[in-house]
Amino acid sequence: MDRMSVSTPDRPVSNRREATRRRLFEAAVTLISEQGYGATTVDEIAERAGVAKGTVYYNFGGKSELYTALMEWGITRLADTLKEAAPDPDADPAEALTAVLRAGVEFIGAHEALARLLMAEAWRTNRTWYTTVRQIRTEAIGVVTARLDALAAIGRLRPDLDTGLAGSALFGMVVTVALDWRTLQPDRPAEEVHATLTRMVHGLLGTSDSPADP
Amino acid sequence: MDRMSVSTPDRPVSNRREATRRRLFEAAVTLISEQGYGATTVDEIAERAGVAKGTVYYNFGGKSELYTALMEWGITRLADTLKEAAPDPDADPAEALTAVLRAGVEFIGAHEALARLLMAEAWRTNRTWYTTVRQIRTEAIGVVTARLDALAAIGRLRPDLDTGLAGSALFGMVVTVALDWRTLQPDRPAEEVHATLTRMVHGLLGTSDSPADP
Amino acid sequence: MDRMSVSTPDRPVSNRREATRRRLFEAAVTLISEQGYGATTVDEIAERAGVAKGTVYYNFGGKSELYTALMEWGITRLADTLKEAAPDPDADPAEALTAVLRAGVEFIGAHEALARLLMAEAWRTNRTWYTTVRQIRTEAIGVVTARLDALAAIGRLRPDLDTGLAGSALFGMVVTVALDWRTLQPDRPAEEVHATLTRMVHGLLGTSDSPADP
Amino acid sequence: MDRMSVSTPDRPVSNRREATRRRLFEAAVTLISEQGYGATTVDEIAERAGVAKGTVYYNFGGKSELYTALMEWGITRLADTLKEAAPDPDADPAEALTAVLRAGVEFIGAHEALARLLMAEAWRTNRTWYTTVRQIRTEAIGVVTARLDALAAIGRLRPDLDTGLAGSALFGMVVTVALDWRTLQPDRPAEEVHATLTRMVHGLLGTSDSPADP
DNA sequence: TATGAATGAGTATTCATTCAT
DNA sequence: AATGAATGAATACTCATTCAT
Repeated sequence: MDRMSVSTPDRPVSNRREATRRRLFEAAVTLISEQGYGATTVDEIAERAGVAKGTVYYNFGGKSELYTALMEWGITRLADTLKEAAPDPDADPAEALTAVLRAGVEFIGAHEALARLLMAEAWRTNRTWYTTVRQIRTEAIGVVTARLDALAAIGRLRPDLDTGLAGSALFGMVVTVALDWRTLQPDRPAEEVHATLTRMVHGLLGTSDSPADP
Repeated sequence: MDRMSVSTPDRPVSNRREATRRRLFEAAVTLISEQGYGATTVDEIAERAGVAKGTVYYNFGGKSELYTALMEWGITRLADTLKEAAPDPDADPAEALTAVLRAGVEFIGAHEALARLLMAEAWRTNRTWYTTVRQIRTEAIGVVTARLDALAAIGRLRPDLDTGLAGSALFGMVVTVALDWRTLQPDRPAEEVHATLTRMVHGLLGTSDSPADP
Repeated sequence: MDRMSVSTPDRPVSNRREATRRRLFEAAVTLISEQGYGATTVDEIAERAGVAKGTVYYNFGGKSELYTALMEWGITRLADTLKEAAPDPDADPAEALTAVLRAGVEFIGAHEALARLLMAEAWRTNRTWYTTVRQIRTEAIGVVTARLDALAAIGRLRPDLDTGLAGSALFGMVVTVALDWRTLQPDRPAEEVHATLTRMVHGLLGTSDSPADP
Repeated sequence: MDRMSVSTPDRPVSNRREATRRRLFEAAVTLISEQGYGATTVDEIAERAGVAKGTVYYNFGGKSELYTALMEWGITRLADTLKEAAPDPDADPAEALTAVLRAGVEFIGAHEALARLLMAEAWRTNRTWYTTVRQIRTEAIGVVTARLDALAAIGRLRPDLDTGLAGSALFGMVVTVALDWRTLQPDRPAEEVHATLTRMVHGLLGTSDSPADP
């Protein structure tokens, strides 16, 4: 009769709730990345999470709130990953840029569904959460652009390059290659993907000595 | 059984019908690229096309078939554009690559809605029309990869570069930069966008003499 | 250019029209008997008849008018069949009854689809053409009842039998057995079906010596 | 995976749900028997049952599934009624047959709408639920045929009678007479209807002295 | 905390009918 | 006499949301 007896009795209640929320996040991110937001129903999410439909509303208030919370949860992870990528401000800017790209590839490998979902939203302009998505993109591209500016400052970049556009270009390059990798050749090691990107980027650097990586 | 023998033989799909289909394509591509497939109603599409709702069903059979047909119609345009970009097989491969990238940028400028729509679909794996989208990407990336292979054949490319991944990277670069341009700085001339891309690409080419474009 | 050249040139036009109408009847009776009126579309009927949809409207004015015309066409055939069954008023009434039953079985064998269609309509009370169907039933049952009355008049029928109800009973018996025959054992000869009915009916005759219920 | 273990185990379909389903059955059987399946809308059914339209879909999945479930629900009632009609295997077979016919007449009197609906479906061969209908008929006719076989076994039936066809004939006789009674003379007592059927059937019994066809 | 039966506004779809050719 | 593209009212169906338990 007492359904509590099913969960561990001495854990505080909030942990149970937190676990439910996490299961819903995981169910939602997978389904939405595959099918899209509109084509994914609350029923499906609840079923995949192993809870009743009402639980979604009890925990998040609604489908779109769940989605927003999901993306904010994703931002946090992405931001953490990128910050860890180049923690040392005194490091060589070229290596810092390489490290950021590596972090991007690894993030997509680890959070593939989240990445697909964000990319699918990235090109629509009329959606409720457009602002949120734009913000994520801007932050991510900003990290790349900052590295390019640092390189430009020390003359290691072609002076005629628009670092804003170039940052956007590198971002698109990383995301596209990484997701194609996950889709078409998921067994290939991440290192090969990262190496290709590094080689392409090094072509951009201070051309004289550039064919860098040994 | 064959009542064709009674009507005018071999009559192609009527002009009226073809015109109706085109109007529906044009209405659908704009609405769906802005709002997404799920958030766009058949009523909206029909109204924008200036036809009755039933006409969508008469001509395509359903919403999803309309969408599939729309994307196939889009392929034709994109493929034609890219193929026309470098028709001369004897041209300098570096210039041919540049021309393809320019064509890509210009296509996205001219068919922005179609491009957004294709990119939004590009990352989902579970949709009915996934195969169609994949096919488009493969064809488009194939044109780029072919140019890279031509460059590699004459030693104008880093020999350690995986041209498959690199083609995917260039594709993502072009699309991302071009759509960011349309979204954030639509008044900027296409030429500046294209110049940035060219500079980045030239970094990749035969490193010794590369800082090419004057 | 002149589509007339397809039909026989020296036949009057009305023959062509008559042929079209007959083809539509045949298409409609088959489809509706299998699927029902509501589940059969004008498109299906036209396609099966090998004409364009507009032709149905040109010839009949609408779906329900086609159906009404179809049933009237059916009545004519049924009435003709039953009238021919016992043309001689001086014949033995028992043989006359047997002949009517045989005619019923043979009619259903020859116009199976029409019979199914009429039976399916027979039990609904709220339909547009209920009156028409009722009229057919009444006429058919009337023929049977008349034979029973003739038998009663010469003392060949149990005097306590309500010939109205008994006519209805024989009608239902013939139709049910005949349609089950067509559905389940279509290769069985009509004669066996008719023999069974005759045997059952003969049990009813010759009142004096039959073991009546107390 | 198994979230049943969380809720009360083995809980049968909730009473509320069961009540809702029954109300929908009762609403549907009346409307469809009068108007036909195609002419009856889900809106009408829901309104008459006093529930929202969505409830039909929540409980049955669709209009046609509701209809199939309705007919299966009907089978149970008819089969139960006929089986209860002659429960004593030692009873006189003639009386057992009479009892079955009486039960049939009474069933139709009590569940007139259901009977009309089943008869209207009985002759179509192409419908989704054709199998279901066929099964009902087979079961019902089987009860009658079993009684005829019992009579044949003790020599109380004409030996030249095909009991399969005869069972079908009796079934059609009962249904036709009973529905004509409800349609045309609903105030007449059921007993008169039953008496007529009994008289007709008794004509079939006691082979020795009945005037067989030459 | 969680559930799942019920809801109803919103949408996709069907199809008899019209009409210009 | 016939055609078939187009129509739009009618209808089946979906699914986010509510709420009593």
